Amino acid sequence: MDFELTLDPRKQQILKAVVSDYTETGVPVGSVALAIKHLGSWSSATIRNELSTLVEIGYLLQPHASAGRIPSDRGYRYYVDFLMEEEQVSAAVRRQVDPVFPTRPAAVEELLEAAAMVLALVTDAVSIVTGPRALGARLKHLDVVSLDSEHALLIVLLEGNLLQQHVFPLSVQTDQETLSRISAEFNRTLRGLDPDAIEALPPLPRDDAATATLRAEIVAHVLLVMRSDGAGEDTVVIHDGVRNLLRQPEFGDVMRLRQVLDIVEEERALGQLLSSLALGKAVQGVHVVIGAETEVEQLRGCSLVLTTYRAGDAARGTIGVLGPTRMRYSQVSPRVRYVS
Amino acid sequence: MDFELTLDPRKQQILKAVVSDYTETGVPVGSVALAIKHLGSWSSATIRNELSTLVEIGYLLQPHASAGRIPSDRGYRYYVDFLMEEEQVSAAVRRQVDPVFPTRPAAVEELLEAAAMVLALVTDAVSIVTGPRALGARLKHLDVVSLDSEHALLIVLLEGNLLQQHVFPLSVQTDQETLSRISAEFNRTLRGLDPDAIEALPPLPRDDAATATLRAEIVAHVLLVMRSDGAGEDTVVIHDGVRNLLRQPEFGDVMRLRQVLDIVEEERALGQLLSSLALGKAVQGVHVVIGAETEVEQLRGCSLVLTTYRAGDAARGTIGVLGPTRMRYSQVSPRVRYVS
DNA sequence: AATTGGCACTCGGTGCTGGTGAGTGCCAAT
DNA sequence: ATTGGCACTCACCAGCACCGAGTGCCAATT
Repeated sequence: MDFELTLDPRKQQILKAVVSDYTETGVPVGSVALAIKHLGSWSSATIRNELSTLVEIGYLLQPHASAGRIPSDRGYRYYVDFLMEEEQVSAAVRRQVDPVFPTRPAAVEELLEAAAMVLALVTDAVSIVTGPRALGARLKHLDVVSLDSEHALLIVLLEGNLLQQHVFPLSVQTDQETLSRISAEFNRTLRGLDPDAIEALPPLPRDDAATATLRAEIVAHVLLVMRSDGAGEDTVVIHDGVRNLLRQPEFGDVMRLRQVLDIVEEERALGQLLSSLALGKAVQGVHVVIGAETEVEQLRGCSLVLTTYRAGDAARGTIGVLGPTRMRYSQVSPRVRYVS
Repeated sequence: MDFELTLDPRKQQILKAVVSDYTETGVPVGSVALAIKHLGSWSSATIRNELSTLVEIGYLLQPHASAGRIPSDRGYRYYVDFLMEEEQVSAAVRRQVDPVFPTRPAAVEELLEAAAMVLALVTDAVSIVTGPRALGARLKHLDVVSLDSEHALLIVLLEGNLLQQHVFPLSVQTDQETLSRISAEFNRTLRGLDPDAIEALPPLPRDDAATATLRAEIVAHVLLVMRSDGAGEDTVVIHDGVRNLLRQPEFGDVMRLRQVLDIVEEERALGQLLSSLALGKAVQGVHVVIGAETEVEQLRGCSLVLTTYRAGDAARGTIGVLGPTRMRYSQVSPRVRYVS
């Protein structure tokens, strides 16, 4: 295990060839195949020598003593960092993706669902989309509807057309008239403010006691909605395309698949995992997490290709795919970026 | 193939024993096992005779010439219709289910998601929940928010706290003030009306032309929202618990699983399937659809246990589970009912 | 006439064996 | 430093015998 970070050009070429061959076929790749298909300029014996040093320094693995080589996590890492050439997103793919997103966005929820669907379609992996976290987003509109004498429904529309609903108890009996009046007023005074600004506003002095309480309660819940959204707890996590995994031979074994599904369907864990991975890194660009780098035991052998998307000014969420480590990174990455 | 509908008591008892043994073990059940475990009063030879007549008349199947018997679709049908004794929902299960549903319902969406989650948990199968179809539900509240000079967001709250959002184009330039005024007015005049009643209302005469157009457009979209919801097209379909299927030996073969997942993840098809199945039958009660009865080729070997739930007065949706035909119907049915 | 014990037969599952071929490691020649 | 050659390794596969659970049938019993 030698930790030199730079490989000589021939090793690079060989590594690249191994990765691309293996991702295509899923079968450990041998020296002769390499010599014929990719690297005519050297003989299989030369390549064999290089391969064995690549194994020694940890970029390749040998499933068993007399088999071909497959890339190790480190090999993949080197590949995506230095060797990969991203493919163009083909016109055919664009034609699949574009019509899903109408020019005028409708409900954010549906949009995310559609995004998950189409992303799964074009990447042949499991797509994962987390709801936008509207940390510090500004208020666009609010509305309070009386449900019964003790509860009301608070409807909050944030920047980026993020619609939130929240049922809360009223300590003061009141009627719809009053609630409508108050919310109309709030709509005038609070529009375009972010939570901090709302909190900083001085209370209006001229109210009677009951109305003042109401106001305070409503504002409190507005703030709650605007902020809790970013807490990561109840962020929506949508996934789609599990069936795609079934096409991959590495999930021919049902146990492997179960481990992965346990993660994917455990929304809470998944959400936390994603945010920790996505936020830990640079904000911009597509981010590839390979195999054990997820630090989740069950995801060994899987990789994530993630990026963030923006909805409006402050709202952003994570979108990406989960697939076998043997993934067409050169194709998946740009497609993820395109959809986002 | 003899179509007598009534079996003599001993055949009933044997069929019942076969079903319950097979659902437990997943292995074709043989005459000796039956004699020992369930039916001490007859010898294995007697049971063998009965078994072979049960095969003849189509209630049982024999995977191969010298194997045990498994129930056929017809056998399962007879079992759930006449033989099954539903088990009590155990206290342990209640303790899992109850806390998921707060006494005061919050957002319907979240509620459904929670229901799907817990149903998958307690039935060990894939749960499927379709959004409520609020056909003819009454209007509770509406709100129109200006997005830009040409589009507005319509927020509609229906009976049962069903919140709908809908972006639509405005043909007349206007401002938030006007929209708010109009929606406030609509809230007074339209509250509690169902779509037919709204349509029947005479237009208010005293408007200027621009406002009249606005009003008409808004009402049109309100009606659209209130009705499109029932169209079945874009009904939400939530599913959870795919991983449960992986525990079942019948899905050890990945191909089988793929066929099923193709159905489950194809939300549109699934929604239509469910509604056609659920609505075709009596409105009340739990409804079991066995194997080929679904008339969907890919679902051979699977069964559905479905029922409808109510949210508010007019809104109802479908909730149920999809599992292998070899399912614990006696346990699943009451649990589905309980959750609903 | 229904039930039962006995017995030969069937057939999927398991484990062993030997053959095959892709692929390696190493060495001597270039 | 590269290459051709060659012996060796090892997963994969087909063939085979064996085992045992389970059946079908028949003759004996109730």
